[in-house]
Amino acid sequence: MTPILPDTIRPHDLDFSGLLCKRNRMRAATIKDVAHRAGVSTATVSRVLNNSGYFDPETARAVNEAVKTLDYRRNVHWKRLSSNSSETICFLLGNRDALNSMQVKMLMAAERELTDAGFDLVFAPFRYSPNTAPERLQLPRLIAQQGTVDGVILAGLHYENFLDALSNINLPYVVLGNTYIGHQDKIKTDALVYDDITGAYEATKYLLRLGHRRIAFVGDTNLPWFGRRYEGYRRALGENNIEEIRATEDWGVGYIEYGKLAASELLRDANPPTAVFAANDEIAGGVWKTLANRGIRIPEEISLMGFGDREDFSILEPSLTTVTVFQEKIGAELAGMLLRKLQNPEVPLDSRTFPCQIVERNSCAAPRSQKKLVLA
Amino acid sequence: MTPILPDTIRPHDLDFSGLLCKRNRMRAATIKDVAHRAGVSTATVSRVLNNSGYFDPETARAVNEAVKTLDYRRNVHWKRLSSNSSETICFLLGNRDALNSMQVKMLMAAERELTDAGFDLVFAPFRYSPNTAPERLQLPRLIAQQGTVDGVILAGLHYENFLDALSNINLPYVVLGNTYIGHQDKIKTDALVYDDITGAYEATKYLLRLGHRRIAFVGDTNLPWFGRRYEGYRRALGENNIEEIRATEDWGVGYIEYGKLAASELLRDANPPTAVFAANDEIAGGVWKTLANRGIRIPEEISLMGFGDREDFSILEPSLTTVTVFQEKIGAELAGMLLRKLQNPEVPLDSRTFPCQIVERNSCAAPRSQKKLVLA
DNA sequence: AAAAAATATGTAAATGTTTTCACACGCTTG
DNA sequence: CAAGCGTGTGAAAACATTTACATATTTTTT
Repeated sequence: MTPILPDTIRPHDLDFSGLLCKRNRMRAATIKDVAHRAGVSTATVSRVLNNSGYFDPETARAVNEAVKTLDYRRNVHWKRLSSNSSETICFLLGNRDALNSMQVKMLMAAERELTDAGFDLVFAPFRYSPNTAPERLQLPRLIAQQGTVDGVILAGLHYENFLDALSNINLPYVVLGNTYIGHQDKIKTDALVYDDITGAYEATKYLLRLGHRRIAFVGDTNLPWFGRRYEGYRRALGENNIEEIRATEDWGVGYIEYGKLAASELLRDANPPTAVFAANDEIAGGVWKTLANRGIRIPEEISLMGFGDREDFSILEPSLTTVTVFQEKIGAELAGMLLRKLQNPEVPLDSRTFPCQIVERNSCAAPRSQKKLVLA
Repeated sequence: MTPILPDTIRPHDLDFSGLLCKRNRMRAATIKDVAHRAGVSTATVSRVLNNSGYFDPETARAVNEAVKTLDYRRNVHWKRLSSNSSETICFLLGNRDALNSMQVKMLMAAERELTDAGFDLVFAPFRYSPNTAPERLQLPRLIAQQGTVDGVILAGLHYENFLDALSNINLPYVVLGNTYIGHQDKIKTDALVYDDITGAYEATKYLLRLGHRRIAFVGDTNLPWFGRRYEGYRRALGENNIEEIRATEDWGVGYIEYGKLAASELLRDANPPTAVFAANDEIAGGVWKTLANRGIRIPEEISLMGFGDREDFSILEPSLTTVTVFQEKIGAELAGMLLRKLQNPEVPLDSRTFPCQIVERNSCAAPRSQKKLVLA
């Protein structure tokens, strides 16, 4: 018995198994193939598949049979065309060359959430440099091209430069607000932030509780996200009338180098700090390097606290005590917010704050010979 | 003056501003509108927009002018439907929860390459566990669904389980072959490998050249990719008639923990090795932790060599000497191979080998009191 | 000067699905 | 028995875009 085939198929369009091919490549079954196999017209197949209009139950049976044997699946592009959605979300990264383990965690969590909801995740980094004129900034092609994505998650640095453009082309988006705070009033959109002020406050209190009085903050506070952590640090010190310790603000170098330089400077002091609170884990890593080079033991001689809980820094020995921002939760929640927004565009602006939490590991301990303070 | 409009437009298709509408709703400009306005055919517009085939620069000017005034943006889904391609490549990750900095580098490099060629990059992790029955393994929806992606890059672990499925649905793919070697003969596809046998051989020779005679290899050689590095290690030792040193093979733990346990075992020896060659950087990190805990100085007391050049391990102090596999080049080349394959499906199978290179940093030095060997 | 190649453009087919329209058949209603 | 209605079906249009092919013009080569 020869299989039923469309007229347009010629012998060389068939492969050994009788399935349709084209130029020797297997072709996916189309509605036409199904129609032929079921001995009906494409219109009827469409009616059966969409359960619209009239059709004989017996015909439906034949159609479904054909669908099954041919493994027919509706063409994705047609589906997207008729539903006017691409079922795709873009994760916009802050910079082409950077994707650290924190972003990776958010990305993976978001991916899971989106996949479960039937969406795909594309990602696009953009190039940004501070001396690019605003009008020359370009949205990634993928986003600028209408219809390619249904929404955007922004979780990197400098995305504020793209917010207007996104609004202009009317693309729903959600942002991780932390890299943008200080201009928070300008964010007229759904944003998620983690409360790093309180996180830094708690971290500093933790060091105070261990008995430290000379706690240095390392990080350029001109960066808003570090400025906030500095604020928490300062509040904790202020409540206990303890003087702050800072190194030079801005060296114009990367985080790790920054930490190295700052640590060197702090160690030049006749009375160096007994604990260092780094504005992020990368800076903590730099501090670490300098301490290791000088043979200063952590935490026996100096305690070190990071911020961010970047998984890749778990390699340090002893392991780094830090503050986690729950990257997975953030990633999943960003995706969730966007999905809700897509489902119901009229929903009011949504802005939520996630707590941070100290992760006690082994880089912090009581200072050697210093009695504990009575804390406020 | 009335604007030039397609013939098929009737009065009620126009809105107040003379723009086209339909059922009282504003209609977006189509390629036909542009063609009419520019006084050319839709084919020409398409050619100009896609920069394909021949066209007069003057015509192009007119078309672009029309595009601008009509604010025409082409419908992505129609384009994809017509050209029967999604302009999208999938980067298939080895596991839902893992995306290490090596993969990130390849991913970013591939992204750049693909974006430049007009493709988008989606990524999909799959869940894999050794006790999943082969017939229950599922391709990510994104890939299984016809037409969603044009090709796949496989660069993680365990992808061999998906190769048949990809062939069945006739989706072009390229693989990073290193995680699959041992079954290399089974790969009937375009594969790229980095030559880690030679890389490991060179790394071991480097340690020998420094004067080490007691060099331990740490890593489970049952894993094919470690087995190859072991092979290189052994060849270098064999050429110089030096005995190998191994720790227990399989602890059934993660890489870092593995490194820690192996180092502890090696240190129990009355005559411990003067150098350790770890099968990858993560294992090296574990070894590091144990050495650091015991207060053993690197490289003064023990030299440590990694493999892979994972950027996140640059945080170790002193920095880790390792073997780089040129992740960016690999990522870009994987993308390039796939693009070439898409352009010309008939091109013969392409399998190329990339060299590795030692990255001299600070974790290796001459052993303390041992005279240099004369090497073969 | 003829032939060949390169350039520029239009026509029409193809893409996969839904939808509109027309038509047939059989049944009910006046 | 004619008109009308409900049911089932197919042909063809419609959608926006690309692309294969044809044709016309210009330029280059012989």
